[in-house]
Amino acid sequence: MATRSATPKRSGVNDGGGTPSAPRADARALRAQGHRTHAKLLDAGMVVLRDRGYHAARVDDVVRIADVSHGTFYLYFTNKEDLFRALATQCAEEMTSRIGSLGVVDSGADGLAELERWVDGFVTCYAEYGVVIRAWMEDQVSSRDLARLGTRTFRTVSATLVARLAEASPDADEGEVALSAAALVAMIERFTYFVTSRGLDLPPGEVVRTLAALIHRGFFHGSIN
Amino acid sequence: MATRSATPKRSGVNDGGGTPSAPRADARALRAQGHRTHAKLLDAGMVVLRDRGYHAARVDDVVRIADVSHGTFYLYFTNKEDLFRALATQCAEEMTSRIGSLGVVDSGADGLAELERWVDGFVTCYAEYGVVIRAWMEDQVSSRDLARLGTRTFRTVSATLVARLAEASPDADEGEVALSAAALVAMIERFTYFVTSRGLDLPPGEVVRTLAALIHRGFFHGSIN
Amino acid sequence: MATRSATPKRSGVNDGGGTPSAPRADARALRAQGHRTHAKLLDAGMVVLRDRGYHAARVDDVVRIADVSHGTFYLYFTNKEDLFRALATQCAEEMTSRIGSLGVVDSGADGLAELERWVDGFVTCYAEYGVVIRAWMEDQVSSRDLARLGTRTFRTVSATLVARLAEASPDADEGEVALSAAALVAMIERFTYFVTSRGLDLPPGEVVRTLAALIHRGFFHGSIN
Amino acid sequence: MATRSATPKRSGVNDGGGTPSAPRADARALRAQGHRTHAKLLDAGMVVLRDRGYHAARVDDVVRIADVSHGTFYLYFTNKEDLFRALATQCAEEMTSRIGSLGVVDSGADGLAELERWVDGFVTCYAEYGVVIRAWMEDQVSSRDLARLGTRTFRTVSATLVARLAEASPDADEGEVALSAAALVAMIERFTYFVTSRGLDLPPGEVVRTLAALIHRGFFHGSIN
DNA sequence: TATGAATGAGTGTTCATTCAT
DNA sequence: TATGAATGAACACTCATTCAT
Repeated sequence: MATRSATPKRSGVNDGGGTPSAPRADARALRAQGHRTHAKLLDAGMVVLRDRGYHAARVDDVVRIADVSHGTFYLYFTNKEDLFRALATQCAEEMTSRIGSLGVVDSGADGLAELERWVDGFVTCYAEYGVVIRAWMEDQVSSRDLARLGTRTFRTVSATLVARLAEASPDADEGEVALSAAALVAMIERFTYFVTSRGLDLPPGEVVRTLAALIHRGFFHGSIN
Repeated sequence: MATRSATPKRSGVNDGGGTPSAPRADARALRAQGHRTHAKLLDAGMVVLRDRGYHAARVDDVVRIADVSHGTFYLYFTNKEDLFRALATQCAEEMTSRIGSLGVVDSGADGLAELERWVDGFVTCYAEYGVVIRAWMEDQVSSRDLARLGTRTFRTVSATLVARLAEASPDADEGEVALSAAALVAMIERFTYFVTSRGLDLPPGEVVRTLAALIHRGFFHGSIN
Repeated sequence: MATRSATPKRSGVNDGGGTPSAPRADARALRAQGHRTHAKLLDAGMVVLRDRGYHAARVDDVVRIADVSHGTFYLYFTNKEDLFRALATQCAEEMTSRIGSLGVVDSGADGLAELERWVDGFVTCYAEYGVVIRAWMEDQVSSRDLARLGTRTFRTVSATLVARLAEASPDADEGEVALSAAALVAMIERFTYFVTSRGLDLPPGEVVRTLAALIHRGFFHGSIN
Repeated sequence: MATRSATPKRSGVNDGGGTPSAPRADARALRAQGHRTHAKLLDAGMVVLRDRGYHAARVDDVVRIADVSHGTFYLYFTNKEDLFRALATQCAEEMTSRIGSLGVVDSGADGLAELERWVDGFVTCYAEYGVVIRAWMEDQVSSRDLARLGTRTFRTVSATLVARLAEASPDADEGEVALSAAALVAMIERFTYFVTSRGLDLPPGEVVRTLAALIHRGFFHGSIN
């Protein structure tokens, strides 16, 4: 797959802590070569994460796949976790841009279509960043700030739903709507996970349609067949 | 919490590796003292699993909490995994007995009540065995047979739903019902997880009522307000 | 096989060292029951030694086969090694009695016959105590006195050969004869080992005849066919 | 002793167990430093093997003697056994090259001289690789392929003898010759062992002369004095 | 900018031996 | 006389991280 976001922005979240810890891997002016290596490591990290999962991911694997030495890895990332942070940041950006907004969802065909667009965005993100998303949902991340990044991202996604759910069920109070949104996100994520990563094979298009229909009917009073 | 099922049934799955020398942790006739230690280890295992998660669980922690020596651990379990298998078996039994059946769910108050009973069973199991259930759902288990135990358990639970969903939506074809059931299970599990193990404070009774209502309305044409 | 020498004589070799070390497992007046247990342990020890070899022999295996508890083992033997010492003592006795003497070996049929008798004695001992003999020959024994017992036993066996070899080659000096005897013992032991414990299938009677003929011809100027 | 064969050829036999993650000790391009360490480990392995024997050899000892860390060991060998495999391979090569061939052995002085050359080769190998050879002869090796390597090596050595023994005793049938060869190898190995590793001290040159004379007379109708 | 080499704390598991009952 | 239970030192192996070149 393509190499995206090869800019080493050094996740920015944690750097505020006391001593300016590591002198290396810091925001450095990278030349073409450096950019290439950085990108290779990010991509390799993605591959390893996908293949081995968050906990079983080894720096060894990453550098082998990226075809660089161990030393080089620590030239670009202070930590194993730092690599994951970078990946997570990519993921958060993509999710926000793809499913950070949701148009009005009425009970008719238009509402269903809008829902399908949104669900499709989610499923697409999942295909790429499934492991990261899961690490968030399953609270596997070890560091505080990585967890916070996840929480924030999901709150953003939830918020788009809350607004629409409130419109669809004007009688429901705020708490009820929030819980519905949570349940909805939960359902979408797990369902996509089952279909994507486990045996439940179902053509990708079908996944989106099925999920959207389910949500439309169950949460938006949808009445399409 | 109480000590349950202190009988060391030693799941019988013989590892089959190398010379079978002396099977330490094999089915032994235990006396009172032995039962106590076995139970202490199971309980400690549960605690460690809860605190550290499946992957980060260390035998070290287990024996420290159970207040026994390292050697003692391997007197009762052949493996770290063997302990988890025992825990998982307990979980599977409890789930099957508690939510292995679901009465007819009509669209009225009776249906909602039955649903609440069922959801309550799930939430109760989750309070006790959440980590195990999550390990299954998140496919964290490393061994074949542990994974199979999970699959089987969840199929049992799903099956109870499929039957009722089919009754509630006679027009839906088999595949649609299966997918709905999957989505339903996914939603219940994740929702309970969020509420139980993450910040989403909600009184336990409320969780059950909320979930049941959501399901009743969304999946069983429920019409209670 | 039968239980031999069930009398717990506590190998006698090491007891002379300083403090009367272990208060248990000492020469005790055993009743019938005790004798039985002691014998069971000896037999089990033999079995384990045969099956697992000297180094891989585990107390665990011994007590399991003898069907007694760990504690009981240490009631009869101070050590794992102590059990081996007892076994080795048995072996030394049997070897001394069976092949502690060798008649005149002339170059004719009578010489060959006498040689066959002697070799048969060795092979018989080997069938029973092979592991012990090998442990001696291969210097696997960890303790000083166990090694000494082996050395002494083999010196006894060697001595019977030296006398006869000297008669057969009157011209050879003392050193030459000693070396020949050593080479002879070496050959017999290894050859028997190969045939007995490794793939070299050969009917037991044939082993004896072959070895005797080889020795007769090579070391005693034998001229039978 | 000198450092030989520092090239890490990593015997190629893939263990095949579990996920192949990152094969640490795999064929890596070594630089001078790496070669040095690899050689240090091989040498240390030899020392430990000699001092402690095959079973009692500890990785701990090896790294202490080689003066490297534990981790470093596993950078060069996948296993404790892998180190032994490397040593055994060295041994097999040396034996094959030194005693893989034996010229015609007549009953005169020339035959004796050729025999002495051959025996000297064996004794030399033994001085260096005694422990490995013994591990083979005594069947102490745990792994299948290590054992096979030993069998093959000894078959090669045996074969050189079989050919000559057949010439020397044209009347003997095939089976007899094979058994004689086996007995011969057995004798040579054990004799050398006794002399080399146990108390029987005898000047090295004398060992060779004695053994060769013994064999010449006993197996090749030798008639020198 | 990159690399091969080295490290060492940490982790699961084994096993001879002791002890209270 | 016997037992079930417990112990803890010992050992093989892993892996994130550092460093000299």
